[in-house]
Amino acid sequence: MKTRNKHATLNEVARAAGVGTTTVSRVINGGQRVDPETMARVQRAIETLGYMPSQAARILKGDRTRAIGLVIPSIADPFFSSCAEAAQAIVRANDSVLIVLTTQNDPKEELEAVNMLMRHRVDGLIIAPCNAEDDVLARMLGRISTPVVTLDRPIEGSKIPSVVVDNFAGAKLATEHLIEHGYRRIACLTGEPHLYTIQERMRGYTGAMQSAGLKPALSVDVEDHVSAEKCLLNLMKKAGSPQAVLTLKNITTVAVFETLQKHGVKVPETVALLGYDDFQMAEALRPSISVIRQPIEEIGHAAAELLFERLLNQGASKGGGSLQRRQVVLATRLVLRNSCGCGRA
Amino acid sequence: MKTRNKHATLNEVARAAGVGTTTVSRVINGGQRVDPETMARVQRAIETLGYMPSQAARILKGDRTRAIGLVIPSIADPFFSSCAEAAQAIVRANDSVLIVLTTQNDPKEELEAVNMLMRHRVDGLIIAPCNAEDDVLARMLGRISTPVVTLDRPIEGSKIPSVVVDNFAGAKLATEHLIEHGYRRIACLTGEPHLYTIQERMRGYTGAMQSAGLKPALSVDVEDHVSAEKCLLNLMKKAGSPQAVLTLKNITTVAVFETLQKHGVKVPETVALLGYDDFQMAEALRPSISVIRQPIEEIGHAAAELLFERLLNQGASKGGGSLQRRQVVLATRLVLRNSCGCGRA
DNA sequence: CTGAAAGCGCTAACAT
DNA sequence: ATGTTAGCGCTTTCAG
Repeated sequence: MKTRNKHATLNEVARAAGVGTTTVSRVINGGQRVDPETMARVQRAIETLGYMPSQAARILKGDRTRAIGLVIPSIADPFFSSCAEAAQAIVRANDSVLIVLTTQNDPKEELEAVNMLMRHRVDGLIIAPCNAEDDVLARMLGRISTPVVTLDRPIEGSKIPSVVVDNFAGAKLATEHLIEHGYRRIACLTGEPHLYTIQERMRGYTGAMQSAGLKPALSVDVEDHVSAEKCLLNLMKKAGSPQAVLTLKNITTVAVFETLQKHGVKVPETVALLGYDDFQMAEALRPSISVIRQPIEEIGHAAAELLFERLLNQGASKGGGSLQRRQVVLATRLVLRNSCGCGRA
Repeated sequence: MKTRNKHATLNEVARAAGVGTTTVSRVINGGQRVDPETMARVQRAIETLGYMPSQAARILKGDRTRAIGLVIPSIADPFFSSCAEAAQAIVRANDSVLIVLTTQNDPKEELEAVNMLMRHRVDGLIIAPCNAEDDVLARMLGRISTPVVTLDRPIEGSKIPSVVVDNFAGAKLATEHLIEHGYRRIACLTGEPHLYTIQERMRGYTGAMQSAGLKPALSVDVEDHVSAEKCLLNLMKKAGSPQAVLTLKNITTVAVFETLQKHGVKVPETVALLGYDDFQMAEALRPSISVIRQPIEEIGHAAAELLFERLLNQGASKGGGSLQRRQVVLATRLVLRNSCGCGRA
């Protein structure tokens, strides 16, 4: 048996090297004030025993956990996985690890996730709340001393710093662009209307329509191919069938596009299409799909940066407690391709 | 100041409830052998103080970490993010958390990631090794007592259990299908030829070609639009320009398809296309892209299950030590759409 | 049913 | 330059 069943301890290393524990501790923490020779001996012992300091013991001693919690609806979702990737990079750069927990947009899971993370005493928390009005969550986050930053969605009525995208402006911009194309009957399709981001986008759409004296036409349950087909068929049947469709989330965009294709509806000639959120193939499709693009990586990046900023400041301005309620709002960009009617010059 | 700066401790709860620490410990661990009344009092104290047991202290006492490490090249990659999602579900079901570390396929980062996770004393490790022949990693993993399972890629010459896909068979199947279509000049394009999975696929392609008496034509540096364009232009210029292209990874597939479209090459009439690995838009593109589909979720799922199986068995068959060198190989599926020439009946 | 006390691995005074 | 020692918060015998 070569592999030890139990981990080697600092104490064992000390004995093996014939020194005291302090010396070993010094060595593994940079080796200040240690005789080079002693240091070498200790390092040999460490090597031999395969010693690795126990994070748990350090934590218990009051050190930071060097772990950051990330709570998101799903890792498989490209939006959140990109956020996670960006956040992870920052976390690693700060010599910490990322613990990722997913909620499937279930507030209960979310609460549990936060709980679990608190038990692990993560140094900080990045969370994309399921529900902007979740009082239970807000109260729980208010109680803890761990720095928290929300991602993509704020928690209303709380002073928790957040990094969000200007969903309202994005959808407004999209709608206005469609209007400029001359379309009058512009339908808006989406799913998950209970989400904060979607609501903001719906407001943006509705606002832009009303400002232009047009009548909004919103369908909020288009979540897949089946519902897209049903909704579209329904829409096209009527007299005032839409000249353009604005979709507020990725899956909806794709579902609508595929349905349109399947039924031989010409895009953008018969019906123009503009989607919220860019996706990998938007460029490759024929016609290519015009979209509102969010600065996804930047969201994760900014959230993590903001968190560490707070982590460090917290240590510094101990007494001050100047609640720096930062609210980062990132802008979206209209990416014009063909599906909206552009580029047919 | 309402929020405590320091976390409440079990001791504080005990004092607040007027009981001993043992009793509090019993309460938070299920409350066996505790007077209901005492229990209620303790719980009230816990509530009031917002007490949460410190995982670190528990670990130090010898408990499991309830953390599993996942080391993958990237979270943003749809393949790995789906694996991660599936793994996460299993991990959560086992009352643990997932710590995700990414390597960007850099062996150095990888080593560091494993190191970090060991310091955190994760109960188990799931890793998609950058390099199948990395001796340093193999040795390091051999040294530690923590159960490890590899994902998508094995570590050669080690007895570490792994969950992989039958890449060879998949690529072989794909090539054979193309051959059945009657294509004789079939080119194979890919990137990252140093990766185990890609190598297996290349073997599958080459094998199938040779078995059919055809001459393999492999390009191993097609990684983006630029390289795809260059490669394709080069290929088409020649006399024996390919009738079909097999792409061995997602990005290559997309790049090749877009390039083909851009240059007005008819797919599949002029050049047929078959890709390894399915992707969201493959169905929606015109023509829709035929692909080899991997059971992605299952990989993550199986890896996590395998890991916990070992974790539990390890506890049980302490003395036995029957090294159950399990090697799970998952099958791929050929998804026929239009780009290969199918469906034009 | 309950409490006192030991000790998990480590760091940080405080000696020497 | 190096060793001694007291805990960090928790679980767990072992006695009541």
